[in-house]
Amino acid sequence: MQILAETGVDGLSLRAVARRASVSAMAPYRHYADKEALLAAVATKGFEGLRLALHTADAAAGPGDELVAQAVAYVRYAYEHPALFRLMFGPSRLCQHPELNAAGDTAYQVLEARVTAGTAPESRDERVLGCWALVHGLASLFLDGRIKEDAGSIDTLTRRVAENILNRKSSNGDK
Amino acid sequence: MQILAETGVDGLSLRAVARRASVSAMAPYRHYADKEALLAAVATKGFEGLRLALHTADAAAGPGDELVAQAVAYVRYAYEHPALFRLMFGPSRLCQHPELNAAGDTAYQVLEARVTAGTAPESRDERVLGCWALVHGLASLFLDGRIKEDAGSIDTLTRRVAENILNRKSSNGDK
DNA sequence: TGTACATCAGTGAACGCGCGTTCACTGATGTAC
DNA sequence: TGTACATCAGTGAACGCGCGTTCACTGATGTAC
Repeated sequence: MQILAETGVDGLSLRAVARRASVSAMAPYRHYADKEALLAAVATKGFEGLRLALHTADAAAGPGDELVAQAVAYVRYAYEHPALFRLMFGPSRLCQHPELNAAGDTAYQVLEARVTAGTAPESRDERVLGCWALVHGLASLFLDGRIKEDAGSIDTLTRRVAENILNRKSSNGDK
Repeated sequence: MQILAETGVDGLSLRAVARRASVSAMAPYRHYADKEALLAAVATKGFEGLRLALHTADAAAGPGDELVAQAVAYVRYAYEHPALFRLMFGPSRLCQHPELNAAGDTAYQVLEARVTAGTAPESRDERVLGCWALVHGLASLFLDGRIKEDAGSIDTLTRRVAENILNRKSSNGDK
C-alpha cells in the first residue's frame, strides 16, 4: 500500500516489496505464488476498504441522504488512494482471482442495496448501473486530474453533482 | 494504434513502434523527443477520434435524443479502443503536453455544448459534470469488464441507463 | 547545368537498468515420540 | 527430558529479458549559387 501510494502501480514490483520489507528479493515468493497473486491480494484489500467506506457513510447519513453520502465516500476513497483505485479497476487481470471478484462484489452490493431500496422495481437495473457509473466516473475524472478543483472542495462538488443528477425533480428545463 | 490495440498500454514501447515500422530502434527519435512525446501524440489522436465520434452521433440524432446519442457514442468509442482510452485518461503524465490538453478540451466541449443547450443556467455546471461522469463511468466499467454483458447489447444498455438517469421525470418512487 | 552543402531519416552497436523468476541452500522454530 | 524430523521464512547468486537512451555514423534528398 505504501509503495502504491508513493510510486504508483508501475512502481509496485516484487522487488520493491521485498526492499520495503528489508528482505531479499526472493522472500515474497514465500507468501505469493507470483506477482499477479500479490497484486490481486492488494486489490482485494482495496475493495474491502471501499466496502467499509461506503457502509460507514451510509450508516452515518441522515434519512434520505444515504445515496449521496455513499457517492461522496466513493469519490473520496478513490481520491485518497489513486494508485490503489487504479489497480482495483485497472487491467482485466483480476478475472482469474475469485477472492478479488468476491471482494469487489461485496463492495458493490452496499451501493446496490441502497439504490434498490429507493427505486421502483421496473427501472432498478438501469438506475443501479447509472449510479455506479456516475460515482465511478466522477472518481476517475478527479484522480486523472481532468476536473480542475482544489482538493478541499471535492466532497462539496461531488455532493452537488450527485444531488443534481440523482435527486432531480424533473422540469429542470432540459429536453 | 495497432500496437495499442494488440498489446495494451504496457506493450507500447518505442522499440515496439520501431519494430512495427520495420525500422531500427533509434529511428523513432527522429520524430519524437522521447517516449512521453510519442504517447502524448497517440493520446491526442485518440481525443480527436472521440471528438469526431461525439460530433457525428450528435448530428445524426433525432431532436431531443442528441445527448443520449452522444452517451452511446462515448461508451462505444471507449469499448472499441480500450487501450487507447486508458492511455488518454490514464496517468497524469499528460498535464505537460498542451496539444493533448487542447484535444481533450475540444472533445469535451462537444458534450458540454449539448448539455448546456438543454439545461437551466443555475444547474449547468453540475449537470455537465454529471453527464460526463456518467458516460465516463459507464465506459470505464464496461472496458474493465465489471459489467457482464455481451458486446452486442452495450449500445442498448447504455441508452437505457442514460435515458433513465438523464431524462427521468421524477416520481420514480425514489427518495 | 553543375557543384557544394545542409537537412534529414535511418543505422547498428552498446550502455545500464530493474524486472520476474530459477536454483540450491541456511537456520530457526515447532512437534512427535 | 532428549532426540529426530518436518515446516517455514529467508538468503544470495544468477538467468535472460525488454526497455529507454547514448553515440558516432551513413546515405539519400533537396536547395543555393
